[in-house]
This record gives sequence, C-alpha cells and structure tokens, in this order.
Amino acid sequence: MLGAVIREYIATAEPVASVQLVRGYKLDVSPATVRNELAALEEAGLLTHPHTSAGRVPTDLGYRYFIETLMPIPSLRADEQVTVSHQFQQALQDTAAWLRVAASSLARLTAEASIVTPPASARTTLRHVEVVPIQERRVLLVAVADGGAVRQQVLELGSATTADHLRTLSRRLTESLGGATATKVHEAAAAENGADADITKALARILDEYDTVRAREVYVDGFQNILAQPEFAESDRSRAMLSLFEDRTRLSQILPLGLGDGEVHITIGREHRHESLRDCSLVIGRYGASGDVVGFVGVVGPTRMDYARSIGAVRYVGSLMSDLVRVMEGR
Amino acid sequence: MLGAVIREYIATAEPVASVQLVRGYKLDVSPATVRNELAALEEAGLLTHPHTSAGRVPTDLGYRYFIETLMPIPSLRADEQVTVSHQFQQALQDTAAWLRVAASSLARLTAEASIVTPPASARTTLRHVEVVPIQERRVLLVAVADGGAVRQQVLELGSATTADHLRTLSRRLTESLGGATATKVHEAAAAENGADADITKALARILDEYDTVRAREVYVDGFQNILAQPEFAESDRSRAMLSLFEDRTRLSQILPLGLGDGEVHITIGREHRHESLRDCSLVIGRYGASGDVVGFVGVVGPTRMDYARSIGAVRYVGSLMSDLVRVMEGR
DNA sequence: CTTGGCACTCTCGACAGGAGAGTGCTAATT
DNA sequence: AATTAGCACTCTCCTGTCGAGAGTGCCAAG
Repeated sequence: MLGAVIREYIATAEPVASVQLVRGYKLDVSPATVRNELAALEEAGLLTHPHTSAGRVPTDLGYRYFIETLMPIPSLRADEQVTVSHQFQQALQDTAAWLRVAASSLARLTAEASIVTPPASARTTLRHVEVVPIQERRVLLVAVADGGAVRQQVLELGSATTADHLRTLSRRLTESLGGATATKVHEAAAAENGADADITKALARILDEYDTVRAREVYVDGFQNILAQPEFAESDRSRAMLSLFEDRTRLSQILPLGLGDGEVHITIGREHRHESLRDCSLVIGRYGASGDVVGFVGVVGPTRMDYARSIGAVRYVGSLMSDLVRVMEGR
Repeated sequence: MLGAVIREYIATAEPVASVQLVRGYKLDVSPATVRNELAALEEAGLLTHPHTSAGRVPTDLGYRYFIETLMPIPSLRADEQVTVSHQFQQALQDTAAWLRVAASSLARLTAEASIVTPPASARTTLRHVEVVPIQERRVLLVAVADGGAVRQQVLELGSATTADHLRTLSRRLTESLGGATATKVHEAAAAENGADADITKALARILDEYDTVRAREVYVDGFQNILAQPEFAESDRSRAMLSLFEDRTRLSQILPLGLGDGEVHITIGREHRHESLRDCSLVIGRYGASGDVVGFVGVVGPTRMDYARSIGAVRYVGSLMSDLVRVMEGR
C-alpha cells in the first residue's frame, strides 16, 4: 500500500487520494478500507496530509522505509546500457571528457541533476614529469599522475635555463620520482639545489593538490531537469539549490566520504545537513579501482524522485567509471 | 531624462513615475512637464508603458540609445582591480584555474551570470609532445599547444612498445613538429609507419580539436545571481535560460565571432536570435594576444542590468586574460 | 513652454461565496 | 472483526466584486 502511494505520488506530484488507489491499482476493496489503512500508515509516520481534505503524501521516513524494504532495484535496460557505454567509448579518446560524459549521461537517464567528481587518490603517485620551456626564465611544468590525470602549472625561475637542461631534468625527475608519493617528492625537493629545487617543490605541491582539490572540479549537469519539477516552481528554492551547486566547496561537503566501493548512499529531505536540500534527495555512488582511487557519481532531485531508476543509473555509470579508472591505472 | 529613467529602473526594477524623477533627481520642474517629455520619448520608441496607469520602462531601443550616446563608462575601481588581479596572480599557478577564476570574478563584480571561453587559436601550433606508457599496448599522449593549453588522450596501439621507444619518439616528435600547425602534423603522420603513425595521427586530431571544440569548455558562474532578479521569478524563464547554458553547443552560438580585440559587444533583449534570451542582455568581450589566439569573456543578465559596470568589468577581466595568454605564448 | 487641476484607467489586495475534492466517523453489513 | 456505505465536515481554489491607490493624459490657464 505504501508502495502504491509512493509510486503514484512520484508519477503525479499530487497528493494521492483513496479512490485513485483503488482505481489505479485495481484493488478489490472500497475506498473506505483503503482510508483506514492509510490512516494507520500515517499513524506510523510514513505518510502525511498537507491539509484535512487532501490526499496522502509520503514523508521522508516513508521514502526511506520504501527504499530499504519494499523497492525492487532493477538494473538499467540493456539498450540504455549500450547507449551509455557507447558514449563512454567515444570519450575514451579524451580524458578530460569522461566526467562530462558521465554527468550528462546520468542527467539524461534519470531526468534529474547529476554530480560527478574526478577520481582522487588518497596516495597519488607520480608517473611522468615534463618541463616545457616557454621563455628564458619561465617554464610549464606538466605532471602526469598514476591514473592518468594531467596537471600543469606555469613557473617563474630565478635564473635562465635551456631547453636541453629541461629535457634532461624531465627525464631525471621521471626516472627518480616515478611511482613516488607527495611526501617522497617533498623529500627529493629538499635534496635539490637551485632552479631544479624550485621545480621539484612545485611538483610536490601539485601532488599535494590531487588529494585536496577534488572539490573544485565537480561536474554538474541537468540542473534544468529539476527546475522543471513543480516543487521548484518557487525561485527561492531553486536559487538556494543553485547557489549550493555553484559553490564547489559547500558541494563537496555533501559527499559521503566513508562509502564503500560500489555502494550507493541515499539521503532524503531533512536527513541533509544543508537547509537548502530540505526537499531534495541525493543518490550517490562511489567509483574507483583500488581502495586508493576514489570518486563519486550521483544524482540530485526532489524527494519525490524515482529512486529505483536513480540507483540503477548511478550503479551502472559508477561501474563504467571504475572500469575507466582501472584502465588508466594500467591494469 | 532617458538616462534618469534607465538609472532609476535599473535600481528598482519598478516602472518609474514622473514624481519619482523630480524627487529623486531634484528637477526644478513639475511632474506634468516631465510627463510631457516622457511622452515624447515614448513616441520615439525609447520608453514604454506596461499599462495606462503605470510608470515608464525603457525599451530595448532605449537601452541601446542610452548605452551608445549617453552612458559614461567608468573603469573598475582601483581596489576592485587589485582584488581581481590578485586572484589571477594566485591562479597563475594552475593553468586550468584561470577560466574558473575569470568566471567567478566577473560574476562577483557584476552580480550577474558570467561566461568565459578558453582561448582558441585559428592556427594552433604544437609546442611539446609526450607519449607516456600506461600498459604494454596502451599509451597516454600528452600535447602541449602554443599558448600552454595541455590536452591528453589514451591510445590503444596495434603492437607492444617500450618506455625507451616512447621516450625517443616523444623527443623526435617534439623536435620535428614543434611550431607545426594541424595540417603540417597531418602531413607528417602520413609519412610515418606502424604504431608511430597512429600516434602522430592522433596528435593531428588533437590539434584539429583545439580549433573546433571551444564550445565544450565554456565556463559559467553566478547563475544564481540572475535567478535572484525579480524578472526571473517565474521558473519557466529561468529554466529556458539554464537549459541554454547547459547546452554548450547552443551556448557557443551566441558568441560574437567577428569581434575585434578589446572590443565589447552588447546584445539587448529581442536583438538576440534565441527566444529564451528575450529578456536578457549580453555583454561580451574578446580577449587574446595576437589575432590568432582568441577567447571570450562576458556577462549575462536581465536587460535591466548595470551596463556601465558590466562593460567595465568585462573590459578589465578581458585585459587580464589577454596578459595571461601573452605570457603563455612566451612573449 | 510650463503648470495646476481633474478625470480616467489600470492594478492590487481584501473579501465573500460556491464548487469540488477528500477525509473521518458512524452505523450497518457480511 | 473486518469491510463498507453514507454523510457531515474541512479545506482549497476559483471567481467576481469592490475600493483604494497610483499614475497618466489632457485641458485650460499662467
């Protein structure tokens, strides 16, 4: 019965009445009987009333109970899987495009807003260093991390340098520091002298950043989907949401850091710490290869969202992302 | 007089009445006189009436006339310039952060939404190539373009390869193709054999992309600012806008491609091709070093925006971006 | 050309009334 | 003991009306 109410409410966004249920679900009982049952569910805290003469609406608790005990979680339809995985194949070309593809796929599949964070490693190691000349005293430092993420930075040097010197330096650093963690690189930097020391120090800082700045690069897509929902007709609400999404620092606070691999974490309505998410639910999954490399994919929508579908989509996209990360790690 | 109406309307978002003007601007005439003048301006198509007994509201034409003949364009206050330029200094560290900083600065300065596109070159040339091993038959190709933009791509090879071979290949490609354009690299690829040919071909394709995919990486910030404006209280309008912004392909169509360096282009309300921008204005500037490297910075807001401030902010941020591009080009 | 006066128009909020939707309760039924 | 029919009750929502307020447009006088 709870399931019927929730399904109906998800579909219509209107409080659901007893007659609607007997009709829509071909129940062989009268509306009055249904009303008795609904009253019991309300007693239990799983449903509410907006006002005396309105139909029933699920509470946050109602959704939670439904998700955890009643709801079957179908995986994505085969043809949808094919479409999405095809898009990922094409994006394999361009590393920077993965996250964008993931976000847009999720948004399209679920018709909600999506969030994707880049894979971050607790212990990023270095794979390759390249120092490219720009001017006499200015170079571009390019670092490739294990996992294929590339980061670059412009450096002013204290003294002039040559292309040849940079080439040997690049090679030396790559060979001596390949596989090294941030701390190792910091140590190595301390042992260097002159301009090379500056470069190595910058390299260490870049590695430091891999672990901390994940927040900056969160990808969001499909926000317009949730603006289209009737619960976001008032622009105050949507503005609060949007401001949360545009502030990457606050956004990163809603990620469930302690999540296990392949698990999906659901937060419903007032379970959030953020006031602006009061009417929203988050379905967030973790992806990654080993325990070290970790990122998040998720969807955000009104509490009245199709949880089964969201979970299915998040799981599937998460598994694709895990595959990609594994490939980039060289396994 | 037109100026007074526009300034008043920009400040209040309410139709402005004749008494308001005499009071607010200490005019030594009676409201009736002002009304006669206003009627004349309305006759000329620069103002309208929402309804008979309402104050005056500027038309798109009114804004345009105001901007082009009446409005003084102050540059940004010195302290604001310092703040913004300081933020850019910090971002100099991380090339990927420039565009983000530009977008967020513009959004903060103007309290409107901002758009920033990465610098794209009509004739991108190559500065540096690096092929990094991932697995036996899988490599990461990293290309650094003139202008410092880095792009990377994963490649499957037909046959196994070694780290040593990749190192010499990287060096050979960098030396022979440094300064080459996409067409040159295509030619070079045709002359290669085996796995190296595949890599060179991929390199050429990456260069091709520099000129075409600018659309994908448009940075947008401060969208919440314009949601806060009263003209966007209805969620339909804001949704149409948001969907335009999330669809990077459509977004890139609104860029004024034929703009000269340092110029600022303004489109007001119905001057737009897009229906969803009917009530919005765009202030877009071009930045870049030579005529070759070009990007855009701009703000989007309701037609009732503070054009003087927007233009000032766009100009200043554009000039900072130009400086950065020049630095990256090695000049 | 400017201005005071005045009629006219339109919006907006408040208020009232009626229709519709849906519940809760009670008493009858199986 | 569970189910059901019937009915009163409550609340929303839409509509229409009214009066106040805001602001213009116009005319005639300065």
